[in-house]
Order: sequence, then C-alpha cells, then structure tokens
Amino acid sequence: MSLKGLHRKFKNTEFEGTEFDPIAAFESEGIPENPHHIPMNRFSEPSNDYSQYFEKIESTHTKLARALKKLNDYQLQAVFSNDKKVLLSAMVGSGKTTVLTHKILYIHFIKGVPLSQMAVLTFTNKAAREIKERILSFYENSTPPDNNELRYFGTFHSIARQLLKEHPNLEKLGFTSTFSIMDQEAKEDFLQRLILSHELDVKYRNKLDKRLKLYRNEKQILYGNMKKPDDLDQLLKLSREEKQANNLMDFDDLISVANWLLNQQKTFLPNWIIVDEFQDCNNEQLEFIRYLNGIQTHFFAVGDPNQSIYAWRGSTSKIFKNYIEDSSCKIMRLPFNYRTSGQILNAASCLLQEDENALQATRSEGKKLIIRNHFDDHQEAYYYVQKFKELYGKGAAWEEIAILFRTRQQITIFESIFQLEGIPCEVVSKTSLREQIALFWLQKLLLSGLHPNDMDSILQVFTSSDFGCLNAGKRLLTTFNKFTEGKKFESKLEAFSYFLSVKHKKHNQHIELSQKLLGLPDYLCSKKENQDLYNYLSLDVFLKPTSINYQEYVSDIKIALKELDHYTSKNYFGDWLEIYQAAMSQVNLEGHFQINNGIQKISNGVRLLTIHAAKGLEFDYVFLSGANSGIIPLERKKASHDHLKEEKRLLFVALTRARNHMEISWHTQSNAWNAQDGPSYFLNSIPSSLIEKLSPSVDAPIPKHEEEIKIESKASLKWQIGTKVKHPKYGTGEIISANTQDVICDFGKFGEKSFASAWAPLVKV
DNA sequence: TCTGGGTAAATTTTT
DNA sequence: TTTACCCAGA
Repeated sequence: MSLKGLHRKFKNTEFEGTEFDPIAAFESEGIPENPHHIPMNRFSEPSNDYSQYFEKIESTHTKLARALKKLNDYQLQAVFSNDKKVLLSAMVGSGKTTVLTHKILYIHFIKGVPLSQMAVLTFTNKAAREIKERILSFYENSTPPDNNELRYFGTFHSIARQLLKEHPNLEKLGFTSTFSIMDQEAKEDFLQRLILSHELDVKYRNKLDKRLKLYRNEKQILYGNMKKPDDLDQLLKLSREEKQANNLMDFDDLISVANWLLNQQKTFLPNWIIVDEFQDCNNEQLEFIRYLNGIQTHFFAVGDPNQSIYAWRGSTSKIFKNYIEDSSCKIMRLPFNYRTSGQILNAASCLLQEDENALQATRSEGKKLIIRNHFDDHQEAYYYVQKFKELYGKGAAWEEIAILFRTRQQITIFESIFQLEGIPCEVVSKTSLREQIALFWLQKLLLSGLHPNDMDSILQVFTSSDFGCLNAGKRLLTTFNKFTEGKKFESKLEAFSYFLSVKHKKHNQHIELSQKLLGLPDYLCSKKENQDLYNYLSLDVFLKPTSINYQEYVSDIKIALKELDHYTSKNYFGDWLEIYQAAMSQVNLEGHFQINNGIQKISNGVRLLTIHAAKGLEFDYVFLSGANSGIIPLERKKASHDHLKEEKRLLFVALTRARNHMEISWHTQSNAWNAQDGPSYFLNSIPSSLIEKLSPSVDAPIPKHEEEIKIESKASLKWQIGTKVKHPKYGTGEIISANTQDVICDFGKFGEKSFASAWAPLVKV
C-alpha cells in the first residue's frame, strides 16, 4: 500500500492525536520485521581469556603480539577464529578495519597462509588501499609482499578483472585478455554513438542508464509518456555485439562475465575470502563470492546491518537474513563504539530499534544532541559563518568540521556564502576525469593507442573540441562508416588513420598523431629505456604553447605520465604493452591517474558533503543541514517500508559521524518543494532527555537577501557572452546570453540550455 | 518545425 | 511544486 493510502487509513484512527508514523503504520499492515536484525542469542560470545594464543605469537612475532594486545575480547575473537564461515556484525565505529587487517596478518604470519591465497574484497579503491597500506606497514624490517602477492586484494571489480584475464575460456566469449574497460561516462558515449550511427529511435536518451536498468530488471520498456516501445531492445543487442567485437567491458560486465565464466570453470579457490562492507553486496557480487568459495575456503565477512544505505543501488536487503538462518555460519559482533561521545551515540541508537546491548558507548557522556531551528538555509549558512570562525578561533581545524546534507542541491548555497565570507570549504565528491580536459584527452589518447578497436576513444581524441580536428556528431559517423564499407582494416584506429589521410588531408598533425598511436605498442615494447611518451606523441603541438592553459595542461599530463611510468615499472612482468593496458584499466577503475599511492588531498577547509559520501568518515563537529520531514526521509511518490527504514539508517549514519558535537538543523521556511514544516519525525524516537532544542543565537548577523548573494557571486563569476564552457552532461558550449538571473548557453547538438547564473554547472574551458 | 496537453519523476553513487 | 519530454495536432 502506498504511503498516502496508509496515511488515509490510519489518520484519525489508531494514530489519532499523535503524529503519523509511517513506519509503525507499515508494520501494523503486517510487513515482516527488519531482515537486518540479528537476535542477541544468535551471536557467539567471546571467551575472556586469549592468553594461550598470545604465548605463541609473542615468541615469533612480537610486533603483531603488541598490536593484538590493544584489541578487546570481541575483536580478538574475530581475529583468532578459525571457523569456516564467519559473519562479523561490526557496529559503527567499532574498529572494523583494524580487526580486518589484524585478521589478515594473523592468518598469514601465524597460520602460514600465503597472501596470494587470500581474496580480500572491498567496494571502494580507498578501502582496498587502506587495508593494503596497513598490512605493508607491518613489514618494517623485512621485505614487504609485492603487488603480485597482493593481486587478489582489491575491489570486487578489480578482482573480477584479474580473474577474467586469467580465465582460459575468456576467448570463447569473443574477448581477449587485453580487454579494455569503459567507465560509466564512456559507456554512455558508447551507447549514444550506437544510437546515432544505427539511426535508432530511443526515447528519454539522457535517462538511458535508468531505462536500461528497468529493462534488465523488470523487462520494462515503456517509460514516462511513451505509448509504444522504441528501439531500446535493439540497442542492447547492438551493444552486446559491439562490446564483444571491440573487446570492451563496462563495470557491470566485469562481474557478470566473470560469474558466467566461473560458472563454467572455477579457476581460483582461495584459502580465505575476506569481505569488507558486506551489507553493500548485491546479488551478482554474492554470486561472485560463491564461485570463489571452494571446499577448503574460509569465509570471513564484516558488515554493519545498521549502515546499509545502498539498497537503492542494488545491495541485497535479505543479505544478513540468509546467514542468520544458516546454522553453519558463526555470527560474531563488535559492540563497542570508540568514536562518538555517549549522549550522541545513545540518541543515534534510538533510531535502530535493536537490542539494547548491540551498540555500546565507550566514551564519556559528552554533549547532548542539538536540534536547531533556522528560518531558512541562508540564515543557517550565516549562523555557521559565525560559529565556525568561533570554533577556528578556539583551535579547531577546518577539516574537523563537516556539514552533511541529504541532497547535493542543498550544498551550493552554503558553498557560495562560505566563499563570500571567507570560510575555507570543500565539497567532497568524486570528480570526473572529464573535468580535467587535458587528462581526459590523454586518457582517450592512450586508450586508442593501446586498444586500437576502441572506437569511442578514437573519436574522443580526434573530435575533442580542445585538441581534436573534427566535429563530433552524426555526420562524421556516417561518412566514416561509408568510407570504411567493404574495406578491410587491421583495426578501427588504422581505418580512422587512413580515413583522415584521405578525407582530411589538411590536418596533417592529427594524421601524424594517428600514425604515432598505431605505432604505440611497438614503441612501448622496444624503447623502454628513456621512454618519453610526451615527446613521442609530440603533445606540445596539440596542447598549443600559446594557449592560456598550456602550463596547466603540460604539468597535469607530465604528472600523469610519471604515475603511469611508476606503475608500469613497478608491476612489469615481461610485457610492456600488457602492463600499460593494465595501468589504463586501473585508471578507468579508479577514475584518476593517481594509481600508485593514496590520493594526496592537501586541501583544508570545512567539508560539505552528502550523508552517503560521509559514510566511513568521522569529524569532531558534525552539522546535519535542512533535516525537515520530507527531506529526511526524502519524500517520494512511492514510499515503501524498506525505503523509510533505509532513510532512518541514513540518519543514523549521519549522527554517528560525529566525535564530539552533533547538531541537526531544520528550516521554518524551506526552499525544497518536498520539505514539510518541522524537523524530521524520525527524531521523535529520541527521548527529549538526550536532546537540546535551540534557535540560532540572537547576535547572528542578519542574513543577506538571496538577490544580493546572486549578484555578488555573479560578480566573481565569468559568464560573458562568447565564453566557451563545459557542462557535465551537454559537453562544451558557448554562452550566448547572460544577465543577473540566468545564463543561456548553446551546446550544439543539445541546443540552447538556460541555467541560473549564480550556480550554473558550467566550467570555463 | 512549433505548440500545448498530459504525465511521470524528482534523491543518494561506487566501480 | 516544477521540470522534462513524449506525442498528437497545427
């Protein structure tokens, strides 16, 4: 039943006089209890004496023994356990990564399991890197393991890629082991190109990804106002064929093709499978784990059912249920939170409705959870300006302050006001390579040289508005297709090079570039000494030393090439071409060229981020902004019980990011259409003794009017008619009109688009 | 090619 | 509530 229906049904009946509680309403409808819930009696409790283990470790590995001594009994139980199947329910802030790394070290050093016999699976590169770094830091005086030994430590996708490359049957599917990986954006380009060159009729083209998902999962072909099916079906078929023909896989293919092959023949059965953030697994990832699971394999998964906030992305909601019901699975827990001060943690755990003992505070009581009312987001932003200056004055670091939001749209206004008022701030979100023009081009350049059938990369190289020579679009595709019809070429790149030399004779520099790209594999294999890709490809010619951005482009590219050089030398095993291909796959999987060590972020400033982006992070001071009902939980047309529960866990995640100070704000007059009056009704489940309700302090400066801010921020902007700009969706365009209100931009094939001047998502090219 | 009616969707994001 | 855009008719 829909939320509205429930509301009607329960209004003026059971819930008369009290606020309508959709979760309770759903539950009284007879919807089963939380599948994430693990009953207390299901947990195996630790013993209180692990000294027998220590005697043995101390005599041989003093450093490890010293590290393990710092752990509590629950953590030691998980580290020492030798059960075949363990699920560790790690409460928020309970030292999950510590347990994970110590467990790996323990089974390696004490149980003698080689690292190459472990599959350590994570969801993000960041987590994978952290685990590897912590392990390497244990090898102070001895030779650390090399990358080859750690080749099954990584993200699901990178391990799937590794197994695909090693699989003997890969070629039977039409792929070779040097397949290239398309990131999300490359996949979009790929599909759009297929639509153009095959003249397909596909509706809602900029919602393609969503439509494909609906089609794959629910066979739904109609979308929005569509009355009859379009060519989506045909697009999928063409896409499959083209991917095989050109040796390309997208992120989803990595896992699904790996599963398909492993189903035919299992090639790697590790001694141990260790999974991080287990609650985020989707069905395909679970299947992947099952294919790695041999008779001898030990399985150890760590997750937190209370931090499951990615069901919308496909994580399996019943994931814990199956393990709870499986009696061969030992279930352990880490109940002690070391991060958040007592009162805030207690308030957060009121959102869980779990057993009381599940989550226990270890820190002192600290301050209460603050719920503060602001008139609107402007007033709130100015309140923070004052507040943060005060905190900074008292010695707090900017980086220890974070403002969390439910949606990204809420962030922009804070960013512009902080910039005006001189509060250093940084929006935390993953940046796409596409935003760094030179690096994006370099990526496509190398990809076309290394994978000469990757048509999309070739097109990006030669139709780049900055460094290319041709115009992208349908006309180019048709003429190229016509030109190659009936002719035989070794590769798409060769065909394109020939096409250029016949049809576009005047672009001799680009013709030369295409020939250099054709020779790239040979160059890499023969001239490893003093390799200099920058000069080999004569990049100076294309980056144009006279252009304003020349210096920036050159330094970006040189740093990137250095990273590649480092990576390829470090991982070299006898084939330079292959290692460069591997390096570029890594760039695709990570979304940047910094593939060797951690991403050094040398920024300082208050962090502005969504709650989702904040998962796994912690700060001294956390502010959750604009938490009205309707925003948390975010109102949708079709609300479901599961959706609401997930939103509640999201609020839980937000509150548990804080170490010492947690403040939730709500607005009297919100700018969001779906915001209702009053703070999130989820907060009603927190007893008032744990909450301090406040209004902004009276001496806060009078907030500036919205118009004023728009004008001021416009003054610092650069929208002038004729400026070339880049938009994340529409690509490059040109400003054709700009005033205090809006800016209108022409994007060629996408036509003219208008944006609000103050926060148009445009980047000057 | 342009206009207006009608209807669904709007959010979170890693690889 | 506002936006996007399909689709039918001018």
